[in-house]
Amino acid sequence: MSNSGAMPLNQRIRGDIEGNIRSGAWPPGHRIPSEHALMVEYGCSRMTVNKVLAMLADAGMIERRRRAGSFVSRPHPHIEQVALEIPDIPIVVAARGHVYGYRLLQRQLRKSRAGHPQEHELGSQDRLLALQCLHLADGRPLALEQRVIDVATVPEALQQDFGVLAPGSWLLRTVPWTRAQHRISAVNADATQSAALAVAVGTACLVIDRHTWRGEQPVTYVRQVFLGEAYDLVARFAPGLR
Amino acid sequence: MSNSGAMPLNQRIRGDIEGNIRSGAWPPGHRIPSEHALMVEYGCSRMTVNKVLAMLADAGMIERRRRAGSFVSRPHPHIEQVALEIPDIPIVVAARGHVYGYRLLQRQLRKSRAGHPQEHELGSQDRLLALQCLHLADGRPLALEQRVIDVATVPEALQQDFGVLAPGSWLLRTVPWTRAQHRISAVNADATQSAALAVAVGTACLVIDRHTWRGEQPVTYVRQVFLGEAYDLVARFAPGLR
DNA sequence: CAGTGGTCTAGACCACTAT
DNA sequence: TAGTGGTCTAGACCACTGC
Repeated sequence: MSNSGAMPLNQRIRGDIEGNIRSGAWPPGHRIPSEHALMVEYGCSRMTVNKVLAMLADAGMIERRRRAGSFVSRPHPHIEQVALEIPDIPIVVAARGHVYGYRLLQRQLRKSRAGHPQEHELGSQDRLLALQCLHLADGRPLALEQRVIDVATVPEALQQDFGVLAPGSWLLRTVPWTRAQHRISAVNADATQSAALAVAVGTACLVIDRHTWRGEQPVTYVRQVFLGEAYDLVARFAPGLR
Repeated sequence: MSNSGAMPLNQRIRGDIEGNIRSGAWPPGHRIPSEHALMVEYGCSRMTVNKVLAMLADAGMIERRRRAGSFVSRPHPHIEQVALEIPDIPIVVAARGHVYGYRLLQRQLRKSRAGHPQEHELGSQDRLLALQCLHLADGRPLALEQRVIDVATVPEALQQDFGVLAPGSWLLRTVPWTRAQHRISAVNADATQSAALAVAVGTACLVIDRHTWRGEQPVTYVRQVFLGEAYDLVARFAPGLR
C-alpha cells in the first residue's frame, strides 16, 4: 500500500497495528510482522517502522525480543493498572448535568497535629492551612472535603479566603504539581460526616485520600468523603492505557 | 558529555530529561532544550534526540509545538487519569502477608436475567455461567464475588468446577482479554452480603464492578464487594503514568 | 522569516537468540 | 548461523508559527 491519504506514513502504520490489536484481530501473544516485512509492505525505510514499533513497545502495547520478533502484550494479571479518572468535583458535577454548589465550613491556620501521619508528611514544623468544605449538587450535599495545604510550598494560599472557589480547583489551576497518590476506601459515615452530608449515621461513603507533591515538596493532602450512592469512579483499561 | 557508560545514548538522554522532570527541577511548563541544542550537547545526530523527545511526547510527559519548542506537560486538571492497581485478590492477600482462602458458594448455568443490564451486555440469548464465591484472608471473609462468564466466548469454563481455584485467577491465566472497565462505589451491606461477609447489615463496603472484553466479545462481568475497612485501592500519578 | 518540530531516507554496525 | 531487533548517522525536505 502506498501513502494514499494526507496522513504521515508512520501514523498510518501505527493506526493499522493499533487497530488490529484493539479490535482483537491480533490477540495477546500474536506475532506482529517483522520490521523488514512491514518495511516492504509499506514501501518505506526501516527507521520508519522501527520508530512505530519502538513507540508501541514503549507504550506497553507490544513486546519485542531479538531474533524472536514482536508480540502483542498480554495484560499483566498480577499488577494490573487501569486508568482511573478523578476529575475536579465542580467539573464532574457539571458534566453530569447538575448545578454545582460550594460552602466553606472552616478555615484555619495551624501547625500539624500529632497523631496525623498525613499531616506530618507535610512540612512538619511549618504552618498548615486547614480547610473544611462541602460540595453540593443541585443544592444537596455530595462530598465533604477536609484539606490541609502546606504553606511553605504554597504561600499564595494565604491570600485566598476560599469563600467562593473550592481549594481543589484553585490549587489545580495555580500550583504545578508533579506527583500524586490516592487511596480509595469505603466507610460508614460518622457523626460529623453524616451531619455535614445530611444523611443518617452509618451511610456508606466512598473516601478518596489524596496526596500531592511538587518534586519532593508536599503540596496538599485532602480527604474527600462522597455519598456512596451519588458518586462513583470509573476506570477503563485498554492496551497501552491513554 | 560523551557516552561514558555502557548505556545506549538515547536511554541516557531520556533518563536525563525524565530525571529533571520527575524531580521537579523542570516544573510543568518549563521549556526543554531544542533538538538542535540537545544534539550538540550530546554530540549525536538529530534523529537520536528526536526519537527520545517524540517518545516522551507520546507518553504525555512533554508537549511539543513547532517553532515554539518542547515543554514539560501540565497534569490536566479536568480529565485527569491516575494509574489504579487492581491486582488479583489471592495475589494481594498474599502480598499483605495473610493466608488466602477461597470458598465457592454457588455455580449455576443459566440464561441472562431480565432487568440486569450487565448480564444483558454479555451474550444475550447465550448461556451464562453464574458463580458466587467468597475470598478470605486469614480465614475471615474479605470479599464476596458475584460473577457471570459468557460461555459463548469462554466455552472452556464449562470444564472448570471452580471448587478450588477462583474464577478470576483462572480467567486471567486462561483467557486473553483486550479491554476492561471498572466502576468503583460504596454501599451498605445488604442481608445477603452481610451474611456472606459475617458483618452487620449496613457495614460500608467497597464495590468494584468489572467488565472484560476480548475484542468486541464480552468475556465476564464481576461484582466484588469488599469489607470497606479491610481493603482499599491505591492509585498514584506521575508524569507519563506507567 | 528564521527557528522549531515532523517526517523520512538508505544505509551501517552491533547484540542477541531461536533454530 | 541467520534472522531479528537496537542503535545510530548525516543528511534531506516540508509545515508550521511565533518573533
